[in-house]
Order: sequence, then structure tokens, then C-alpha cells
Amino acid sequence: MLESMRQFKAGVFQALGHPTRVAIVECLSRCEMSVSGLCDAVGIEQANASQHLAVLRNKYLVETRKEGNQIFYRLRDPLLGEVLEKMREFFFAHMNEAMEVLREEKKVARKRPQAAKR
Amino acid sequence: MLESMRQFKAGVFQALGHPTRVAIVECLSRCEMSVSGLCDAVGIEQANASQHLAVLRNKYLVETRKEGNQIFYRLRDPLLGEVLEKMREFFFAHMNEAMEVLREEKKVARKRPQAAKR
DNA sequence: ATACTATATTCGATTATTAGAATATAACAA
DNA sequence: TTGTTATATTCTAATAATCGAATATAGTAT
Repeated sequence: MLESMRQFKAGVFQALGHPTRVAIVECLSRCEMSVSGLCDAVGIEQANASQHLAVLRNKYLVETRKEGNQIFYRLRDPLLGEVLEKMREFFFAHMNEAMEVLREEKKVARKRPQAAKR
Repeated sequence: MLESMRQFKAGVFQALGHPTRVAIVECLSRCEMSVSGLCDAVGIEQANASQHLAVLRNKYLVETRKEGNQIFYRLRDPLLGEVLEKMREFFFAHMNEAMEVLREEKKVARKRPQAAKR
């Protein structure tokens, strides 16, 4: 049971563990949006959006509503927005290290130029 | 800047996105612990613990203190415990889907028997 | 019926993460 | 010194996640 709970939590965190999905969840925490709306807002391709949305759907983090031939997404539970909000607090509390982390990651990325496209 | 923040958040979520690391963070949210203490508590090998701790260290989620030849880990900021706490609320609010997610994942795992060792 | 638009899925190549084994380092004890 | 304990790092093989391209599906319009 404890182990199941950890698996569940880890699954949710992992679903949130990608910048594109963070962006999507942040958009949706403001209001519901169609897939094409999300593509525009986040600046990604349709197929890619669909894949990321599938990840969020599989963890039941988002719900959908069909209207005509569009599909509107929304957060399943505002609690998820609150988790993001906590993370924002955390970010500001640790601004300096946060920047350090990002600088480190860029430095590593430079050392592997074949991975630079990401 | 917005993008940096998302990368930072995603990085933190990703660091939390593994059941072993969730277990470690939960232990540490109660009290500081040595590596061997964590190994016992979580039930993992030393080398594996060290790797997971390195992930948490790289995101500045934990701090260390040396005492003799032991190293004690603690959470960098109780805010992190609060993030986990929000996730616990989320878990209980969605118990049913949570169970569904886990059942689904087990089902998928059964279909790929070569991955059964995990 | 065909055509068009919105979204989802599948496939292939690449990259990242993982566990475990072996090795390295550092503190301490005899 | 040698040995022992605690922790970290490196390496390898396996697994998983990612992107982009191509394809599929479903709704709507003509």
C-alpha cells in the first residue's frame, strides 16, 4: 500500500517532469483549452501536443470535453494547480540555486553538442 | 524566463518522478538520515541509493552533513515536504483513479514479460 | 460521395534513465 | 602500515521517453 502510493506519486511527478507538460498544465490551470489552442500557446506541433496530452490523460491529470470536432482539455482537479503553486514558491525561495541548476544543465549540454538540438 | 522556470519545475518534478526517490524524500521529510539508514529504510542497495541521492543533490533538493565517516542527508527546504503533502491530498482525492492507474501499469508490465524483474 | 479540419496513434531513430557490478575515495581503527 | 566501514563514481546492458514523420480516425462541410 505504501509502495503503491509511492508509485502513484512518482507517476504523477514524472508526468509533470517535462517542460512542455509543465507549460500545458500551467495553461490549463488558468482555463480550459482546445488542443490547437494549446499548440499555439505553448508553441509545439500538433502531434507532439497529442503525445504529451496522452501522458497527462493516462495519469488522469486532465479531462476532456468534445465540442464539434474540437477537444477541450481541462485540469481534473485544481489541487494540481496548487501543487504547481507550491513549486512556484519553491522556485522563488531558491532562485539562486535554480539558476545554478539551469546553468549547470546548459554547460553539460554544451559538452554534448550532438544533443544540442533539444 | 518563463521558459527557465518551467525547465526548473520540470527538473524538480522529474527528480521526484521515481518511486525510490519519493520514498527517500518522504523519509527525509521526517528526519535527517545517513545513507545506510536510508538503504535500510527504503530497502535498496548502497550504490543505487547513492545514484538516487545524486539526482536529488543535483537539483539541490537535499543537503548533507558529514559526521565521522557517515554522511547525513536532509531536505533542503520543508516546502518540498509540503509539495509531497499536496500530492498525498491529491492521492486521496483520487484514490479510485490512482488504483486504476496502478492496475493499468501492472497490466502493461505483464504484457512485456522481459521487463518483469522490475 | 469527396474534401477539409482537428485530434490521436503508430513507427523509427535518438537520447536518457535505470539497476547492478566493479572500482574509487575517504575516515577511522588496529 | 593494513584493514574496515561508509559513501561515491564509473561502466554496461536493459528499459523507457522523446521527437518528427507518416498514418488513422472522426466530425463537419460541400
